[in-house]
Amino acid sequence: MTKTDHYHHGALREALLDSAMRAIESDGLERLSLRDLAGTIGVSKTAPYRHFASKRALLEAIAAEGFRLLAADLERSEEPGPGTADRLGTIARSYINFARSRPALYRLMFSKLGYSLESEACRLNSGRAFGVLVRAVDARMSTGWRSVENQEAVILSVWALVHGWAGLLIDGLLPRQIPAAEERWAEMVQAFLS
Amino acid sequence: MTKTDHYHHGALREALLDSAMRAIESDGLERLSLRDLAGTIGVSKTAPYRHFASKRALLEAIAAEGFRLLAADLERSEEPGPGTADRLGTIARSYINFARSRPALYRLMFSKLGYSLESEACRLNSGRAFGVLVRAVDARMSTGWRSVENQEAVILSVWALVHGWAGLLIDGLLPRQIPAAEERWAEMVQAFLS
DNA sequence: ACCTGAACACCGTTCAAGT
DNA sequence: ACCTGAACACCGTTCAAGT
Repeated sequence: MTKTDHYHHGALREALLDSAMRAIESDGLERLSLRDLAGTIGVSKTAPYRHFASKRALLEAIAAEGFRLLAADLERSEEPGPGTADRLGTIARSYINFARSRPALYRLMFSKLGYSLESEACRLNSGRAFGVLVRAVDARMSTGWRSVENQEAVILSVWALVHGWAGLLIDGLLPRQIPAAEERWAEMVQAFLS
Repeated sequence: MTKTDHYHHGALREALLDSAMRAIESDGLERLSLRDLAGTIGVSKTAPYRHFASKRALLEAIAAEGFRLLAADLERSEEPGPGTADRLGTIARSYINFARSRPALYRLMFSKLGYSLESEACRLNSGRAFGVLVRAVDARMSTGWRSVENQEAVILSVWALVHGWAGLLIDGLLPRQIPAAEERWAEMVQAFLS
């Protein structure tokens, strides 16, 4: 019995996570079927239950991976470099770019099926992402941007702003009255954050 | 054969819309079952198909109704009254309150299953809602708030802001690092919009 | 330790048939 | 004109059994 044996897949857990992530991104979360997934991988319909207690548990693991990726992206745009002058703007663009590059994953991460709140990995990594945002807002406010007593309001509102822009963009909600909004989002966010 | 006859329900279409809306709000969209709905109303599992071509068509009708309600709420807070001084703030609060009072409906309206884009009723009523926002931003900018050449950026960013706040609130995403954020959202939005 | 097959209780949807 | 019942092709999940 070898590692490539069909009976013992060997890395079924990883294969499931990988295939599920791909399937969600290409067909949407609501079309995801555990049985289908198993079939595609070449394993029985019930094999996934040896690695995940339920479909929901699989989705929680995927959400956790999403927050890890987001945190990594944001921390990367925090590093010193040519963009240091407008760090908040850079981070805002990173955030929205993440959502645009993985819209279905982003929706899953922030959909109140409660995926996020359950797992410790989600909490940890969303905390990391939030930390990047807090530092950027702090830095910007220390240069005199907005009134200091509103610090918490500014932090949450900046987050709401990028989260909202992400939603409008990935759900195709930009009104046609404003032409080319989808191409101009970066400058528009920038203008509003100035 | 009377109107209360079970065989001919009489107002099945309305009963379906009504029950579905209630079911979505109390159990979540992903739990909604057409068969269950029919059973609750007291009609056969396939009766809904005499009034809606598919589950999706039912959801589109509900989304349209949601946009009608939202537009009505926003237009009401546009009327002259004691709150005229800060009309943009009033409208922002109305918007977020709508989302908070009907979270599942709000999610459905703005979920990229494409419900919104299909129907003419959705387009019309989301246009009405957007119009209220545009007028409020216009009025505010005419008092010197922000630079005029960024008008479109301001309109879309204000929408993103309220849409984002709505999402953070109804999906329970407010970080615990900032205490009582759920109770203080109105003043925080206000502070950021000043 | 990991996977399968049959079985259970569900789905959305179609269609011929009923009233 | 409106509704039903049987049927089809799916689901997630459980569990005894296999290797």
